[in-house]
Amino acid sequence: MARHLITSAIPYINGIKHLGNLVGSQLPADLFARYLRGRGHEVLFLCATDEHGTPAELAAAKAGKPVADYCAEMHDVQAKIADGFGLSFDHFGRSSSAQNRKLTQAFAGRLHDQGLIREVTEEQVYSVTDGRFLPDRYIEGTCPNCGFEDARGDQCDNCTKQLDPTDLINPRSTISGATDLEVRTTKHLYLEQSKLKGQLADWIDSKGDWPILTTSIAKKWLTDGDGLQDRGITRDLDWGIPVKDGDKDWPGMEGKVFYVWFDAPIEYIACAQEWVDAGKGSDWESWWRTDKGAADVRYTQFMGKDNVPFHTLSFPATIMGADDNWKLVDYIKSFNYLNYDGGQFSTSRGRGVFMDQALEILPADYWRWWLLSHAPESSDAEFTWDTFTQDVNKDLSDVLGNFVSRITKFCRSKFGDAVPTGGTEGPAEAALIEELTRRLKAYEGHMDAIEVRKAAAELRAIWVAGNEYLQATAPWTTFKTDPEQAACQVRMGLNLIRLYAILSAPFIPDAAKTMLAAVRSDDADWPTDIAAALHALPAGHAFDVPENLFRKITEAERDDWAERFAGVRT
RNA sequence: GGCGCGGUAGCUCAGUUGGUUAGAGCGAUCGACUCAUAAUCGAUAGGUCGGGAGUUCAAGUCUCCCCCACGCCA
Repeated sequence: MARHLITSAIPYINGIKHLGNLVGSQLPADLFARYLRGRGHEVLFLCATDEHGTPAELAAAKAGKPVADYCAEMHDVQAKIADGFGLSFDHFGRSSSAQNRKLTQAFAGRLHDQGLIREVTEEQVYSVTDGRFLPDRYIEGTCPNCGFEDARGDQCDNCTKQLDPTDLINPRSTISGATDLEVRTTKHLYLEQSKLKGQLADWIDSKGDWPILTTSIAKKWLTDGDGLQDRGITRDLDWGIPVKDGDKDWPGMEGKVFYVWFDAPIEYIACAQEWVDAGKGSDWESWWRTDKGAADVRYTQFMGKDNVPFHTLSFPATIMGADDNWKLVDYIKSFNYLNYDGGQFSTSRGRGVFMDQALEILPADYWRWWLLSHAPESSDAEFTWDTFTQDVNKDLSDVLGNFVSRITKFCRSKFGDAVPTGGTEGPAEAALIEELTRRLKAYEGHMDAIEVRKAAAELRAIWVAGNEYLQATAPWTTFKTDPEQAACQVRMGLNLIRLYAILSAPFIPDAAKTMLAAVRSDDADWPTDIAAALHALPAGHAFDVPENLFRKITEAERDDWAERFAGVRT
């Protein structure tokens, strides 16, 4: 038994995520966690909401609520939806937790002690009306380059020229529209990542088994331009973790908070503390401190490609810089984007399917199966209603669901609601066992390597093998001349249901539960021997004929949904 | 403009360190079966492996140039 720490990139608090976000981190992380638990390993699977920063403040203001209340509410909303998708977090924490506040401040203090923090005085745009400094993207004005009137402070959307907020003509605040902007001097802390560049580069170079997407992005940031840049880790905001030097005040930093990207990854650690404080566990340090038991933990992170730089460089720089026995990540699984019907999912324009909507129209397993079997691993992938409907109907309803249906119903009609007795196994059964043994090994190999699509394809082939067996042995024909032999074939088929329940659980946990319940089994141990697993249900063991596992999606539904999710969200 | 990931059968994708007739699933066509959610199983599918040049006895698989899509950065 090994110990596995798994984290999914933590979703930002303002709003409900779409399916592209889901398949890029939380869902494959859950797949991996469920698989490892199924195989008997010790797993700590953590996720949280990322709650600090300007967007949360603005979203709260828009909702007319104090930001802390807004975050608390949205955390519950996201937790409920995550639960709806069967995301099996051991704890779903909050980056605004007391644990994270203390830990983030402690990290800053430690990094300061290690000589990796410097103070930088810089000029930023301040909005008198809003009473706050404005991040670049919250300033708009006329582009000095092309005359476009709604150019943002960081870039002109019309001519794509990169801008500095002070370049804009007639700048205004996008928060209030205020034009009484002025440039003020402010002081911030910078994490001197550049000092760790060599150490980070050596570390990345040692990870030859990481996805090329992960390492290529990391190396690019390490070497691009002047190389890895020092990074500001504080902001002039109200909503965030107050800047402190450990538990001491930080002179000159009064009223400032840590930048959200500094405290968010630290929440991975703090979340383990929250897990303990919530009474779910007893020793978070054995997962995170290499001097306290975490040396033998394998830590795997899941994230979309946009998060890779922070997880390959920024957060490791924090860990390495602290030089205090914190656990570094062992494997980073990153994903490309899932596109929606020829374009991108768009949160702002409500284009595509969002997590809450998805659960409103279909059970979680449908989404889990399709998204995972089409995970954007090697390149961007595409969601279309046509392929979604086709694939789900074929794989889940026809291949798996119908298999369960045909064998249980046939057995009931000929033998009754219990596993039948009699008959002897022959070449067909031996061939089935040989094939499943081979495929199980391949399935495990792909799951161990977190090759999500390949694992899904192998699982599907395992389902197909059951239909092939039934087709080849044809118990409905055998029954006419040799009922005993037909009983043996049916017995095999019923045992396959239990096997499929166990192997499929990481992908489609709800259906797996239904299948296991149908054969009235509570033995969900991962099979080590297929032959033995196919004899787990003895003759005489009662079972139930379940409702159809997966109803089919109709063409009318497909067309209706395609139209409903094409445009502006209501 | 620089960089990154891709561009393989109608669709979605596999293709180890270059080496026999380039693979799978879906769709399509034909056939088998009738237990089952008009489900299943089998067979067939002849794609200049984005384009061009090169290295090699041999390239989808290496080198160079170009084109296209997406993304990151300037």
